[in-house]
Amino acid sequence: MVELASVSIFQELDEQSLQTIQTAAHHIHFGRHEILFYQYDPAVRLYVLLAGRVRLFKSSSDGKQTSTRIVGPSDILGISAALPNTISPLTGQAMEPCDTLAWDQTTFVTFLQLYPSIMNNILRTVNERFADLQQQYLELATERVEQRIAHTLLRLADQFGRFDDKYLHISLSLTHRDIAELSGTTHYTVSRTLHDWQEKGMVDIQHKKIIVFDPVYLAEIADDPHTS
Amino acid sequence: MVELASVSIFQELDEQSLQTIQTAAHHIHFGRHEILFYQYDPAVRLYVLLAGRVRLFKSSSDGKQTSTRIVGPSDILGISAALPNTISPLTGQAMEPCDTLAWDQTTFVTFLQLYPSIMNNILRTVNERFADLQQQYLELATERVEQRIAHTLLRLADQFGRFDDKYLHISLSLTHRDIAELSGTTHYTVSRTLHDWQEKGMVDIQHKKIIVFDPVYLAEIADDPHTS
DNA sequence: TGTGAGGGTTGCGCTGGCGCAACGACAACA
DNA sequence: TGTTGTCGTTGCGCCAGCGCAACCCTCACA
Repeated sequence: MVELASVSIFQELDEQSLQTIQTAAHHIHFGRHEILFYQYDPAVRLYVLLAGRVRLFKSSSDGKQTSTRIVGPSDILGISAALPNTISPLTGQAMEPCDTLAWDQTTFVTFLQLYPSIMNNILRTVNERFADLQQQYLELATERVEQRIAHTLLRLADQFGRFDDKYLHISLSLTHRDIAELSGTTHYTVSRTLHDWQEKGMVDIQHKKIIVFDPVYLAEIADDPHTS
Repeated sequence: MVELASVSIFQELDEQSLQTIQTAAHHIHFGRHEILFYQYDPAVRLYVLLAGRVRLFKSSSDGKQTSTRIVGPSDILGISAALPNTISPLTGQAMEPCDTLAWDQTTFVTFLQLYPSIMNNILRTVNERFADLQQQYLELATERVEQRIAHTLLRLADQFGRFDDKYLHISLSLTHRDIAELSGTTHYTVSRTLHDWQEKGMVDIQHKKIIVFDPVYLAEIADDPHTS
């Protein structure tokens, strides 16, 4: 389980203050596929994810979806709620059972006034995610599909990867559709691409797990503008 | 010329404080095509644009560019500089001669501590731009080129448009390449698309000006997933 | 006044990747 | 145990849009 002290936005707070903040939080559990907050709904709660994964996505009026980020333990969610009267631009959905700490907006805003360093850290977090999205936007606009899928896997590896028996393991229960939405393509293309890579012995896709045998080659694909 | 009081991040400050902030600023002028800050350089200055337009763009290692936003008078620029030790994720380039007020990071950070409301407003601004980019990302991932170009024009109209002689005028000196980079396509396709629209009497593209005769039809194209 | 660079146009051919359709496998549910 | 929904796979056809090439025009600058 995650300690509040390890959460980025609460850095620099003493034990006492962390205690105060913690006791003001609601513990909320979400089952698989449950929604934490809906795109277009007022952002009224800010969450810290203690356990599980949450998929952030946006859908268009005709039902198409894009996902920009998957959030893991000790990350924060629903940041828009730090500002009064904002609409959540994304939907957050539990990919697995999730435990969260949640604060109502009014509660959280008082903490912001009490501990100004939190505000600083939130801005830093938003700024990082903004920069990440700018990078993804650039990739979507300029790279071929195969490169984008490679970049998606590398990003996931960076966030959720571990080295076990000298190979890079990404323990995430992702459907091809999930990967497609993270890469800006279709699940057909993801299927074909992963199949190719598997034949080349570069990755192995198992249920609930991706094993990358050759991260270096993957990075080469990600940066190679030509057809491989 | 722009008054500091009309700049979004300085709302809620009294005359006295605005005065203090204003006197601490450097006046900096940029000629056409000059660079205010470079992608990958440390973000050390925060700007308020007094006059002119600035194009924000990101380029990839192989020289391709995407532009995510054009900034006009009374907007702020180089927001990352509000946080110490950040790298600018974008390049800012003057599209026309620009007048700015600029603060060094250290100076600005003291103002942030002195007037906490500024921090709040900055977070709000970043959050808005973040949400805008999420929208653009969705469009890039799911819409056809013609729709995206229509959305680009509508966004520009929203930001820089005026109604003159009952038509919507966008007074911006944009090349087709600029529009292409804002829409995630090539200047060839922009040329062909605008030509089509011009034939249908929907828009008129003049030097340094775009006139939209039929914004409603443009909005229809933007939302119509099928070929027109 | 000349010139050179950047911007705009358009015919053309090509192809990356979309998306249908059809199928098989698995898992969750009653 | 059967059934239903979700997931993954793959052959196939198609076309939106890319990008080259060649052309023109305009404007900035010397």
